[in-house]
Amino acid sequence: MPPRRRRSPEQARAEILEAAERQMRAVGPGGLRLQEVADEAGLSHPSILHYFGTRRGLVDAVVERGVQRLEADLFELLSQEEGRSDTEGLLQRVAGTLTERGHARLLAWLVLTGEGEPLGTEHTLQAIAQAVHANRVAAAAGTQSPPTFEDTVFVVLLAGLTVFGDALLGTELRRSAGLGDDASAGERFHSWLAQLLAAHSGPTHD
Amino acid sequence: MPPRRRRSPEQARAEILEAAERQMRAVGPGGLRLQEVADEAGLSHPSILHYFGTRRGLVDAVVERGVQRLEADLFELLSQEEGRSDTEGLLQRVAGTLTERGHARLLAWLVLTGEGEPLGTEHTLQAIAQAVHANRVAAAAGTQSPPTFEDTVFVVLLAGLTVFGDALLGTELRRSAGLGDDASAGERFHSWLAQLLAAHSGPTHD
DNA sequence: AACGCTATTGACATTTTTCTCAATAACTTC
DNA sequence: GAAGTTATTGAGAAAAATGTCAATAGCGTT
Repeated sequence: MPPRRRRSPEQARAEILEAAERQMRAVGPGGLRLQEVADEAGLSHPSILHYFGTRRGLVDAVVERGVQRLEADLFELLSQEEGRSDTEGLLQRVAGTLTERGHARLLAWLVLTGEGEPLGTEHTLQAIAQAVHANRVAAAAGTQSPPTFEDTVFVVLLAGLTVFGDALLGTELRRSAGLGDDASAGERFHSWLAQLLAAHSGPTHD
Repeated sequence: MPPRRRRSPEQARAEILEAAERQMRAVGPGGLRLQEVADEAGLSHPSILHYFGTRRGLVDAVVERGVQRLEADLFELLSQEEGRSDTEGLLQRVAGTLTERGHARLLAWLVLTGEGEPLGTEHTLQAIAQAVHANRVAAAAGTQSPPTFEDTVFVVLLAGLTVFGDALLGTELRRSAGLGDDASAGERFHSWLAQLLAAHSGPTHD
């Protein structure tokens, strides 16, 4: 065993959370093992209990931080988008963060296990929908009848579902569809979807 | 304790599988507990081990049966659809079975846990895409340039992702979007999506 | 360089869950 | 209704995981 390392409490908490989150993305809240987290964080499991009281406490902390990160990442992406209307790029980027930062998996675990009831995600989508709607109405100014708000909500919902589902089992589905694990297939799909949405927003609709 | 019931081996296997599948939909492969399954099936846990050898054996059996059922249900729905082109109804029905029969949750568990590697789902989507493509080409006969096969694959992919994602976290997302847990919102969304797809298939496209 | 504070841990108790096995009791057959 | 077959189970071993605690050892301070 390597010599002890003595960290500041904050540092220790942070390192433990980091390791725990990796672990949790892989095996879920139910599969989390103190010993494994301890090994990965490079300390002993009683230390974890020292900082988080109980296994459950650790799980809760990871979940809370995860949800916060998800929201932060989302808002950052969306605010960078402000104004320009690069749907394709946006989809690509959202899909990217959802996969790479593990948000999709974490969310899926939470939903499946019924963990994270409050989920913080209270009215996140509503806020997003409102922002998008403002854009769409502005874009349609004068030229045609503006879309209804429900239409916008549905667009956002569709994008959300697709991006989430894609992050979760896009690879599997694409393979099952005979597209191999061709990474570019994912991108082409996103382009296609962006065009579909653009076409929907473009021409007048009832 | 109620008096013992002596079933035929087949019957016993079936009842255990049934209980185990319910359990697994709720808590996933990792959360499955022999004792709980035993209680729900109305027998003692050594009986389960007697029939499936090991906990792992039980999980495998449940997964295998689950995947088979999913495919069977899908093929039945699709073959009933044969010919008519009621996209909206089809989406509604697929979404329905995926939710009610628990396929979506099971699939999600499998993907998350990395269980069911082979997944049986080898080329299911490809087969579906081919069927759908035949329909679309036929429908477009003469009137305009037929869609490419990749376009059809993408349509199927989109429908699949949406329906899956919706079954999994539709309720949550809709609530987060401010639609309440209004059940009819789900139906309106499916109508909307069906129209979107119809509009895509309808007008000529590049 | 000794001291004090406290992060850290080894060792152990407890709890939970899977697995074994010999004994029991339904149901069938003769 | 006695005997045989085998599904079923109680009791308990073994393994795995969480939680407790007194002792240890980094690191800043004097």
